[in-house]
Amino acid sequence: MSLDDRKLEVLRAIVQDYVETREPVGSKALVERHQLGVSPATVRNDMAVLEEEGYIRQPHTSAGRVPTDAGYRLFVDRLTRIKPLSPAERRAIERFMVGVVDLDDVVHRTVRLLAQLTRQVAVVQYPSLSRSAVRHLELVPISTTRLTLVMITDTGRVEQRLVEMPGPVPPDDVWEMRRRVNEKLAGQKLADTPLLVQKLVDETAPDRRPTMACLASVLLETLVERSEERLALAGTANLTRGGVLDFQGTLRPVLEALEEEVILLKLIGDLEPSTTRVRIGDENEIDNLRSASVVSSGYGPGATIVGGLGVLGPTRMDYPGTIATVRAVARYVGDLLAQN
Amino acid sequence: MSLDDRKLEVLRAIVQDYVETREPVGSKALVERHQLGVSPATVRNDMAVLEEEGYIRQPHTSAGRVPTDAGYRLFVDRLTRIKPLSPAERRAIERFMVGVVDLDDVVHRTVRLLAQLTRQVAVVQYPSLSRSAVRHLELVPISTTRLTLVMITDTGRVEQRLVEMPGPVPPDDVWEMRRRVNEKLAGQKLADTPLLVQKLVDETAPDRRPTMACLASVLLETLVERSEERLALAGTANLTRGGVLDFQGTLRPVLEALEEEVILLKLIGDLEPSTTRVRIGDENEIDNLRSASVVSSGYGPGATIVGGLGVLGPTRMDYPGTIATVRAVARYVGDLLAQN
DNA sequence: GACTGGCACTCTGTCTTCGGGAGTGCCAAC
DNA sequence: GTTGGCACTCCCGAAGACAGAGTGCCAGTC
Repeated sequence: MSLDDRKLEVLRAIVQDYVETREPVGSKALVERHQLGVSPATVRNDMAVLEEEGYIRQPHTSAGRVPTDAGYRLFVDRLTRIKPLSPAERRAIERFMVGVVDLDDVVHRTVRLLAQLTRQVAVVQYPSLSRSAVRHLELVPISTTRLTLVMITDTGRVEQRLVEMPGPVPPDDVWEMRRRVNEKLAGQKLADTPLLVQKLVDETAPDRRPTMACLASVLLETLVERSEERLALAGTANLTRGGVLDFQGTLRPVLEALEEEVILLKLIGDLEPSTTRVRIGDENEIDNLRSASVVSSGYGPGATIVGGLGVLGPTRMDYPGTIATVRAVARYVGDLLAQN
Repeated sequence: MSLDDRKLEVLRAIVQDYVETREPVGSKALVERHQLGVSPATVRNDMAVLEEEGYIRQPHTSAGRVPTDAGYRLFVDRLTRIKPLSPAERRAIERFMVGVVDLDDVVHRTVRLLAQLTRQVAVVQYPSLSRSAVRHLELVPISTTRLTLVMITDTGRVEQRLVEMPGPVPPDDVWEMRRRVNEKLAGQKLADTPLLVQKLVDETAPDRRPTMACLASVLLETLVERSEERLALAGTANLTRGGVLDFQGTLRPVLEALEEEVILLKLIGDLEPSTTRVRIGDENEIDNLRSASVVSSGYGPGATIVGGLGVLGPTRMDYPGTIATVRAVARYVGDLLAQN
């Protein structure tokens, strides 16, 4: 059995009221607050159907109704028109971002901005190395057998790593390595580097090969294989907004989940198309986040995507507003990156 | 009136029991659990004195006693012998730190280690720039008018900043600047650089001076004046351990405080002597942390101190254990830094 | 003078009881 | 298909009762 328009309208009303009041919503209150043009009894019938279909449920007999994950899903997919941002919000974004000095700065400001605008927990992933290209590699000697490898990417990330050499390396050799490494790798996508690095080693004169091999292994290990992702997080205090009720009693599981980079990356990190994505409750596939929803989006200069960002809040969140904000911020950050 | 030995012993017993049970402790339970050698009535008299002196208080009439901030203070200052770490903990530290690859890695592992061992919120400050020396400066051209300035310090930190030039700069000039900047600044304490940078500008040929001035201003502004401090945080989930009761009802204020870098720096960042410092409740001088205590310590290679680290928990925490752990970890990190 | 046992008193936390209120499901009528 | 009516269920808050824990004080003892 399919749902007619009025039933959908009832569902929308339930979601809206519940998000606003945090209390199960009954048939009478519903007809009073919305112009449904029918009586409470009729609404009750509709509710019975909606419940049977799994879109709403009763916390207990003789209580009002509450949307289920599926209900929110339907709401988001079919009953939501994205609100345009208010001018105030638009201004807030601009004001927040004026005068950024580097990538770190961009990321930190973005994450705070997101947390503040959505009043939820915000996560921003640094531009992923695997989607970046090498701009420059630098070798800085620390001692005769140690040097620091610094990589700068076209997305502005700077990564460094200590390289332990098998034996003393004269400055000239370092210099030469530096030249050759840059010649070979500068401008290349990181994803493409493994082969090039191997070639580099092969082309090295046998007497210097151990040293180069050593450098190469660090390059590969740290910059490609370990595929180092970084994150920024802000707004955890917003979790307490609903007075702990939002997350079935304890924040514990949520806070625990937020500490795991792997989990966060999974939440915001699958950057398929450039649309905003919403994951509701169980859809997150993480037990600790059963009662949380995540709105996320990829960002990047122009049409390409280099990283993800998003917010996490209770399933009972203002989806239209949150989606609009996340989308707007992602776009703004992308533009900012394009400028550099 | 001063406190005799038995009264101090009673206070210690109260603190210990309260920390363990989380419940106000009464006279009867006290004599049962500790060998005080006197009757409950006597203990009650002692308690009355301790209360008058402000070391303990009653949540309500006819409830047991709870230590006040002053009580914890006295406990920490005079009644605590630092427990040596258990071999298990010692091993945990070693195991956690094996195979670190760079500074980021050290800091992140340390903060997680601290959180795990103390079961509290941990904070680690990156080695402070102002206490570091320049090891190397690198200039990487991004376009004809832009370059990235990368600074590597002797503590392993790598900072970068975008420099916008007043006009196109030929590669040779960049090269020359790079050489001169390094010549002048390498090996210098960051605190000493401002004068040197100024000299550098003065000694530049007039036609190239605007460019150098531009670089100089970025150097000064970002690396010295803004004195960029960085932090890592872990273990916020541990705040929920006491079931929210620990922090008078809500975690909100605590979480909010933890979001403010400035506050965190203030908590762990005054690195005077190398001793471990304990701040209890109000001593933090931050309203939001009225019911929290902070145990912190400076760390650094050898006797010098380059940064701070610490943990934050409820005033009702295991001080001896926490102090021992923080101290041990700080020392360990210092040694690690000394090796590099 | 310090300690102790006894006792009356106070306060909390918990449990139970009890309506009021909100909301439902069902049914008969329109 | 919609509506008004009605009986039923269940939550929630208030009020009362009660056990338990702890205290302060006092008189007696060493």
